[in-house]
Amino acid sequence: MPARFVRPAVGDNTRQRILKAAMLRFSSQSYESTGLRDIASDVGVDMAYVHRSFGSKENLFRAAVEATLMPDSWLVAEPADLHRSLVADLLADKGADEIRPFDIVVRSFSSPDASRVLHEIMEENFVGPFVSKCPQVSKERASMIVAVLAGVGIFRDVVNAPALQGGERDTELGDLLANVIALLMNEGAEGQAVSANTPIEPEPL
Amino acid sequence: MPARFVRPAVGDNTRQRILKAAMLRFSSQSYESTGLRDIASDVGVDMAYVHRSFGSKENLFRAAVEATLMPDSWLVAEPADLHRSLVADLLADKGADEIRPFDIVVRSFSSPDASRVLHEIMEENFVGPFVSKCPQVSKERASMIVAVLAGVGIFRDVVNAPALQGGERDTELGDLLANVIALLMNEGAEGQAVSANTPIEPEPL
DNA sequence: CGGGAAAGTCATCACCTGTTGACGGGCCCA
DNA sequence: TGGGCCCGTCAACAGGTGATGACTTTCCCG
Repeated sequence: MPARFVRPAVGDNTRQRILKAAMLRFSSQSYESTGLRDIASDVGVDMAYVHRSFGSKENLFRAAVEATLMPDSWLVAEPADLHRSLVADLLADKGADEIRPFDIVVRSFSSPDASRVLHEIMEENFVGPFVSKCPQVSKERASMIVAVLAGVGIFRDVVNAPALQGGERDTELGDLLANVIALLMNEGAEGQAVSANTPIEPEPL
Repeated sequence: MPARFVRPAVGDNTRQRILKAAMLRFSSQSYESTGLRDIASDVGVDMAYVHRSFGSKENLFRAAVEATLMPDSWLVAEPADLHRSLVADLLADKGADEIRPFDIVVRSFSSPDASRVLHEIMEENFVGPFVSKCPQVSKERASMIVAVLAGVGIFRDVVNAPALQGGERDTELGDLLANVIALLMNEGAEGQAVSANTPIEPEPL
C-alpha cells in the first residue's frame, strides 16, 4: 500500500509544507547544493512530487525567494530608521529554523539559474519598493544598498569571515554599516571625493 | 599517433597554460559551472592531464584565485588613495581576456569547496596585507571593505543589476562607493549614529 | 645505446542531478 | 455504483561531474 499517509488537515496542504522546507534548505545551503531529494525527504514525500508541485527546481527556488523577501518583511520601518532596521534584519541572531529576509539571497549566486531569479526578484521586491518608500533615493543608490547588504551577509554567513560574525551584539560594526547605508541614502551626491588619509576632515573636491 | 602536439617552448609549460585558462574560466563563470573538461579543451589537452597537474579541481581553483589576487595586483596605491584605486580596480572596464583582481572572487560563492578556499585566501591575501599597509584600519573594517567591494561586484557582474553597470564612466557611483570605502577606513568609530532622513547634512553625534 | 622519468592520452568508473512516464489509491460527485 | 480527479509513488532515464588506473610517447641524461 504505497499511500500510507494520513491526509493532512486542509489548508496545511503538502505544497505549503514543501515550500516551507525549501525555504529552510535554500536559506542554509546554495541553490546547487540543495537537491530536490533533500527537500522531499524533509517533508516526507517523494521527490517526484516535489518537482511536480512547482514544475521545476528553478520555479521552486523562485517561490521560496519570493516568500522570503516579501517587502513587508523588511520594509517596515520609517524612512528615517530604515538604515538601522535593514542592518538589524541583516545581522540579527536567529534560531535554527528561522529565516531572515536576506538569508536565501545570500546563499545562491553562482548558478546561472539562481542568479537570474535573484536579479528579477531583487529588482521587483527590493529596489522597486525601496525607491517607492524613499523617493529621494535613486535606483542606482538603492541597488548599491542591496549590494552592500548582500556583500556583508555573504562574507558573514557564506564565506564565514570571522571578523564579521560578532552578531547583533557587535554594535560597532552594526553602527558602522548603518552609517554606510545612511551615506548611500543621502549624501555624496555631487562627486564629493574623500581622501582616505585625512581621518579628521573630508577634503571636498 | 595520439601525441601530435609540437612541444611548446620551455618556460611556457603546459601547467602554466592550464592555470591561465583556469583563471579565465573562473573569472567569467562560477566554480560549479566550470568543468575541468572546459579548461582542458581551452588548452587543447586531455582533461585527465589538467586534473593531474593540480591534484584536484579545488587545488586548481585555489591556484587560480591566488594568482589573481596577488596583493601587488591591487594594493599598489598609497594609503591615501587606496579607496579610489580599489574602486577603480573593481569597476574598471576590461577586455575579453583581461582579469580584474576581484573577478574570480565575485563569481564563486555557492559551492562549499570554493567558499572555503575564498575564505582562506581573502584572509591571507587581502585582509592581512590591507591592515599591514593601513594599520589604523582594524581587521573588522578591512573585512567589511572586502565585503562591500565584493557585494557591488557581485550585483554588477553576476546578478547583472543594470543600475550598477555604468562602468568606470559612471563617476557618480564610483565616487559614492569610494566615499563609502573611505568612511569604512576612517570614520564612524565610536558608534556615531546617522539619521537617514536628513538629506542635507549628516548629524554628527 | 639504454633506461627512466616526465608529458600526455584513453577509456572508464562511480556518483549525483533534475526530469518524466506510467501507475495506484482514495475521495467526491453524479 | 461508477467515473473522474487530485495526491502521491515507483522506477527509470539521460546527461553531466570529478576522479583514476593503465597505457604510450617523448625527451633527457648517463
